[in-house]
Amino acid sequence: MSQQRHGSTPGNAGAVPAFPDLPEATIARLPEYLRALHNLAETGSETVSSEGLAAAAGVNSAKLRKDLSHLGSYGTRGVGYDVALLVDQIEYILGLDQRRAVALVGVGNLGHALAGYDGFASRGFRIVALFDSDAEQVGKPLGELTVRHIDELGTAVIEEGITIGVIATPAGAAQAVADDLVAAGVTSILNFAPCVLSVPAGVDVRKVDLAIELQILSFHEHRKASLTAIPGGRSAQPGNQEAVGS
Amino acid sequence: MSQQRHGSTPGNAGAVPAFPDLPEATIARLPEYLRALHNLAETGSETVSSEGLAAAAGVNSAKLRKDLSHLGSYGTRGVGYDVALLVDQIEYILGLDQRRAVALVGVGNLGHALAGYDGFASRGFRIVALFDSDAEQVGKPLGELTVRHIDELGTAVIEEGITIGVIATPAGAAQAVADDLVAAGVTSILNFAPCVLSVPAGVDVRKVDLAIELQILSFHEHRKASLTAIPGGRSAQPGNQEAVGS
DNA sequence: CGCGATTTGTGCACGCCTTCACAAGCGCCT
DNA sequence: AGGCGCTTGTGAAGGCGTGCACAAATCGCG
Repeated sequence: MSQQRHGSTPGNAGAVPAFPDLPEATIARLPEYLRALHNLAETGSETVSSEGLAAAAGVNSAKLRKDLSHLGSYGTRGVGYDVALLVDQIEYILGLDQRRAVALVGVGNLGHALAGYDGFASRGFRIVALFDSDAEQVGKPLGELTVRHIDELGTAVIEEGITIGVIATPAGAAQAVADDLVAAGVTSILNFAPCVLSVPAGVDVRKVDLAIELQILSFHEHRKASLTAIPGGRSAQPGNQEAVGS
Repeated sequence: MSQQRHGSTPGNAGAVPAFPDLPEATIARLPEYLRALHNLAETGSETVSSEGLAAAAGVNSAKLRKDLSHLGSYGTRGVGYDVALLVDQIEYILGLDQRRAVALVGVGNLGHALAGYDGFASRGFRIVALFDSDAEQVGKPLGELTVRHIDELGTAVIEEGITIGVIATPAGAAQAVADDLVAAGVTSILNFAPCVLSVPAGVDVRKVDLAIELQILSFHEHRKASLTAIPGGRSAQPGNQEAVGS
């Protein structure tokens, strides 16, 4: 630790220090820390302890300290972490100081909501282009953008400097869209379609499946109901399945 | 993620179909397997090998076999798994044979999309009630439902048998909504608001934060860019990356 | 100036999950 | 009927992540 001189030069987005290879689990939590830090900053806090930040982010304080230590953290023993400094640090690590350009493909039900979701804009992203394959949608205005045909994706990616693509199409179209995105040079994809995407190495795909989250909750409901099934209740189920054999 | 309590209660009388306490990681993958199995069933496949199903679900075949073995699996050596049987098994485990009733709170931008998302209906859920605290929204029709005021939540939960609540409100309102849901008897919550929810033990919370997913992708983009920091990239960056000092 | 209170950073142990590799089981073909 | 090939189910090993507990470091105060 403390081997890397961080200029922490504000306003300079180009100084590239050694890139710590953070554990995936840590990376997945950094955005949560960042959000909590923004909240703290708004309330005027100058510093925050690991305990306080951990509570705000909903994690264990030891875990938080270890996470922050991985990115060569800037805490002061006996005091805590400097909120503003930590915000800059995490935003830099996450590459959010560039306000990345995002392309959204599929302006159906979900796509509409995503296009209008201000949570993207407020957290480091700009949706700069909307695409659809449906001729009826093409040309329609949506917010400040106009829906373009997916054939224009290649040129748009270059012109707008797009690095991330969001797929909000039906499952059947998702793979083709992914192929188009990859061909256009996009190397990160956020997939809302309920299907598995096949992409070449070097392209990152993250999947968000709304129904899956509900199904996981459903499992826990089912489990909870089966544990409290003694006082006969509504858990009368059609016995379509027998007890597990074995 | 949320606080998790492990049942593993000892004296589970044999009446209830033994509920295998599956690893969380396995549970999270079951919905994916289920989706892949439905696809296979549509193509007319009677059976599928672990290799084939694993490919369709985007996982390792050994992992899939171990997952299925946990639920006392129904495979036949030398042949594979019976698709229809496995679908029934997983749907039962996930509690999807009950078509769970879901309440959606917050019919703003995202809520609208969720209310119209047919992926819920097609995968075991019924959104049976919409709520909002905005008087302007209350009374408006949305699909086949009418937006109700959040005060009616308590009665609706009982009347409709709601077990899962979905929060699609701004972050500022989410905790209050969560409290209302818990007070109404809901024991599972899917939270789309970017904030940490505090709920009593026994209530499961899963969180979906769309911006976080993008931020994780952004990190990988940043990392990739820093590794291929060849001068003359698409963004004119001073490529002064130095080797790690350690 | 030194001491105590406070908080970070981290070594270590434990448990979960993944992956490999292989024995056991099943159907088919001869 | 018997052997052979295919596939499942699982024991074991390794890796990763988590959480505890404590040493190190810093500030404030007498």
